[in-house]
Amino acid sequence: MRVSVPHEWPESVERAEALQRELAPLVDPTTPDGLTVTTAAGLDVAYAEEGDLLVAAVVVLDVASLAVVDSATALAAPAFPYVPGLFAFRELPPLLGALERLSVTPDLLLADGQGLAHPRRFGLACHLGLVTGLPTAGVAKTPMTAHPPPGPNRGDHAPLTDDGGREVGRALRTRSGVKPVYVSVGHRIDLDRACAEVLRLCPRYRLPETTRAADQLCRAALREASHQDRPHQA
DNA sequence: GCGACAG
DNA sequence: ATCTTGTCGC
Repeated sequence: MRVSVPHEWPESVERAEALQRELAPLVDPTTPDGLTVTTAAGLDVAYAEEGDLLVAAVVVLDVASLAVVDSATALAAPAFPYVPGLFAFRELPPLLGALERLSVTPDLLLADGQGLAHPRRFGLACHLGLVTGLPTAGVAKTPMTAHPPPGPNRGDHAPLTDDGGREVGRALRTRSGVKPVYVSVGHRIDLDRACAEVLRLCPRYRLPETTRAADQLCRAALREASHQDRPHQA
C-alpha cells in the first residue's frame, strides 16, 4: 500500500511533543459507516542488541480463518531515541517502510502500543492511523494510564482514564485469569468496536494473532539481518 | 516539586 | 526492546 511521508521530522523532544499536540485533534475516534473488518494487520518492531538497527514487520491476516494474506518487513536505523511517550518516532520509520511493501490494504491496523491512552492522547496507534488514513487501534502489553482491575473472565474490561477521568482506553481481559491487554483507539474506529475486533483476534492467547505473527516475523527478520552482518566462522 | 512512564 | 532455564499448570 502507498504511504505518504508524514510531516517534518522532529529534531528534538520538544518539537516531537509539540507535533503530537498539533496532530492529536485530527484523530477521529468513530467508526466509518459500514466498516467491515475482513483483514487485520499486526505491526511490531524488533531491536538489535547493539541498538543500531530496527526491523519492522507487518502481517495481514484474514480475521475469519486467521490465514496469512500478506506480510512485509523493513529495516531502519533508529531515527529517534526511546523516550516514554515519544516512541512512535522510533518505530514509525521502519513500520511505514514495511507498510509500503504490502501488496494489499488491510481493513484494520493493530499497533503494539497505545492509541489515545497516552499522555498527550496521541500514541503510536493514533500516529499510524493519521499517516495511513486506515482504521487503527493500539494494543499495549503494559498501561501508561491508571485503571481499576477488570473482572477475571475473558471479555471483562475496565476503563483506562486520563487525568480528567475520561475513558481513553480499556484494560481488556482476552483470556480468563490472565493479565489483560490495554486497548485504545488509534483512528477511525470506536473503542467498543476496537475491543470486539481484538477479542476476535484472541481465540487462544493473550495477545492478538496479528501481534503474535508480526512479533515472530520481525524477530526472524532481525536474525536474518544480523546473520549477514556477522556471519559465523567461514 | 518529584517520580513514573508504551517498546 | 533485550539478556535468559527450568518449571508449574491447563
